[in-house]
Amino acid sequence: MSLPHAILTALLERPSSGLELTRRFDRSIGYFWSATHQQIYRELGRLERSGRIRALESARPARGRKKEYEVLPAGRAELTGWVSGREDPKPVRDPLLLRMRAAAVVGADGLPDELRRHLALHERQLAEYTDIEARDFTRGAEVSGPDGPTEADRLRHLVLRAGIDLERMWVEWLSEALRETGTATAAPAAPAGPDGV
Amino acid sequence: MSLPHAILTALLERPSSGLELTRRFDRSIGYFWSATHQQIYRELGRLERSGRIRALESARPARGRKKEYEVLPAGRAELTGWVSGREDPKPVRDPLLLRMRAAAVVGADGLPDELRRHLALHERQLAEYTDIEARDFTRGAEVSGPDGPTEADRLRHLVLRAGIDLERMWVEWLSEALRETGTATAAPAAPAGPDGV
DNA sequence: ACACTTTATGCAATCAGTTGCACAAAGTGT
DNA sequence: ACACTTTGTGCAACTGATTGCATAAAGTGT
Repeated sequence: MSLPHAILTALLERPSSGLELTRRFDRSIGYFWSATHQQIYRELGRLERSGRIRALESARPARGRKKEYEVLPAGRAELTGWVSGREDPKPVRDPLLLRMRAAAVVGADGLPDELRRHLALHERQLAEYTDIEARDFTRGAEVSGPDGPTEADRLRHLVLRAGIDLERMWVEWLSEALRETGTATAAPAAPAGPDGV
Repeated sequence: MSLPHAILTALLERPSSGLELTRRFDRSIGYFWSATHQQIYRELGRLERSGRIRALESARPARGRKKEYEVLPAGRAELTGWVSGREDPKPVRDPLLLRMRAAAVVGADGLPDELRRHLALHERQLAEYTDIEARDFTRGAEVSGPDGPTEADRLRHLVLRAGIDLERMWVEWLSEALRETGTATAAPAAPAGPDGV
């Protein structure tokens, strides 16, 4: 149930049309809650019908005509309530880890290649995040006013750092996994003595 | 599309009934792919109909009668194919991060409490994982034969360590987030000079 | 014998997310 | 004038996951 809230947040930051939202989801917000344009349009329709957002009057509604939305008080209230509520972290669901577990049973054929591929993807994502950090969250970047970062700046930076920490974790773990499985399949390590070091 | 493969893996490790599977999913496998008993029963039905598993003959089929399944060659082949295939990591979808982003817009009221709550949950999960590691993956534990850990042991250990690394990352990030938002709401930090260190 | 609890299996409805496609307007090249 | 591309909006069908409920057998206490 997070998509409507993601959209409300984005619209509060700046009123947008469906396509603009879609593009913004491909960048900032979508890093933590991705959505396709179809999902977004459907949700915009629901939010409008339930009185949480409304279309700016400018354009008469017609297919293919740009339609911008803004958040109504009911929408802001809804979002505030959601932020201050409770929601448990969902259990991890990771197909790669599952596949490694299956590989322990049916054999790890071709797994190192897949690990390398994932490593490259996570390295790329990490680089993207650190670029954003360097651009938006270093001393002197435009988001920092003369009084230093605002509360909002600090929160946004924290969110970005969660992404960075997460990607770094995967990069490190995948590197270690490659060290262990890569060498193992290529040349089985000489087993240590039964009770030795 | 991972649930059937998770079930096949579990059944290869040991033939089980639906309820036994459900319990095993609450422990090992479910740490990385959780599932309810309803999902599992439905999937067992599908897997049986498609000839990937079969019920052990012993018990005649009846509601409330235990029914054990074992994997057929077609099931093992299916699993092998899945393991050696490619599958991109899914983009992150984390409601907590989204809520922090929303908090940057509508205010972070009550957020520190929620962060503390999540911190406690992740610390608990981390402790659970490290317990398992101490029990199953230290020199001398029963899974290690006289020749040291097998390839399968090493893979399973890697999967567990991914869980450990992940939880550790959250514990550290949440601690840092609390340090920043906790103090920030209580007493705004004195801003550094505009161009200072 | 009876009610109560535990173990076990399963259906049906719903919901969120994904995929595939269609439609409309405006701009671009020839 | 015409075809082609880009921008923008949207529906419909499907799939996977969740929630709520129903059923059946076996064990337990009185």
